[in-house]
Amino acid sequence: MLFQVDAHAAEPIFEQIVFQVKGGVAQGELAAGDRLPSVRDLARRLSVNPNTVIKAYDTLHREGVIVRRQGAGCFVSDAPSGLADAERARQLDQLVERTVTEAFHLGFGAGEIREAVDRHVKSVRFPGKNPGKNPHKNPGKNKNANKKRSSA
Amino acid sequence: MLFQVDAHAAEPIFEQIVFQVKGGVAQGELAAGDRLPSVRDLARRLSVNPNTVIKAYDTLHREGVIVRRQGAGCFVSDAPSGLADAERARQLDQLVERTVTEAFHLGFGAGEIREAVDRHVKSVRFPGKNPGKNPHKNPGKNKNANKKRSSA
DNA sequence: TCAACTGTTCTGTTTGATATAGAACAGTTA
DNA sequence: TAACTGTTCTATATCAAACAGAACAGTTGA
Repeated sequence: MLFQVDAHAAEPIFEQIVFQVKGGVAQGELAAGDRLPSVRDLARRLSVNPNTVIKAYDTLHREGVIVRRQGAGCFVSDAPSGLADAERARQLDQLVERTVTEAFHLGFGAGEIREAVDRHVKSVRFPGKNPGKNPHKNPGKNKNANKKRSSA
Repeated sequence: MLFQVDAHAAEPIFEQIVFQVKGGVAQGELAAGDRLPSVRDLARRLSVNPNTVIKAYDTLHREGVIVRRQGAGCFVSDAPSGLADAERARQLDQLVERTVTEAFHLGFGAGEIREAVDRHVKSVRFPGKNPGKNPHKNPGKNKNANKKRSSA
């Protein structure tokens, strides 16, 4: 998986990393058990301080997206959210309210908003759905994802 | 309209104000031409520095949500976004990608995401749609919104 | 006209988050 | 055991957010 960050963007670097990992998992580019680049490796590749990568991985770990094994590396988790249902519902509501409100002020109508959501929902690899029809993840490409030290 | 902010929230105070105004407009609680509270009044009510309110109003003005008339006040604008179509599309895409990805990691499926979007889309007062069926905005409540100095 | 409101624009200061640099310690793997 | 992993410190620089206070300028209505 290819990482890239923009040091001049409004979004903090560590959050850019967090979202790229989340996006990779959602798109099926990263699967449960896959190993992330090591802290030092990713920091070198992005020309960024290792502490910044650590902060990103901390966030991903806190949200249950990855698990960390000292000495071994960080791996994509397969466990679900872990939050209480009420909290999950609250967060979804807040996310969607935000997006719909902003879309409204961008001048989009109900139909256009629903279309955009549909488009993105279809690109996501939900668990137990559409096995093997995702454009990413060349079959066999990840055969040694847990063996080698690092991958793209 | 009722404003409230949380000084301890992760979101900056000025952004909370911005979103509440945007939400008010989207929900039909604020209509084009309505006057916002004055900078000093809102600052006093929220126990917040006037400069913070100014920053919020600056943002709303920059995004075309309000217009400002020195000595008179700030008013809800009726002009559309003003951004180029390509930029509007780009921003919508980014918003929706973000929300769908986060919803995925919260453990929600395609159906639940679409439902949440539907629910919020229906609560929004799109221009030229559903005249007068919105639960907010008691008819006649705003009869002097442009005459009095300040309102809730 | 004038008082009382409005927005606008300064100059500061404090605080916290972001990101950097560098070092050291601890577990894993081949 | 060597070379990698994650982990945990300290310290520093920079910037955004929010605060405090003052002053200037336009609008409104009595």
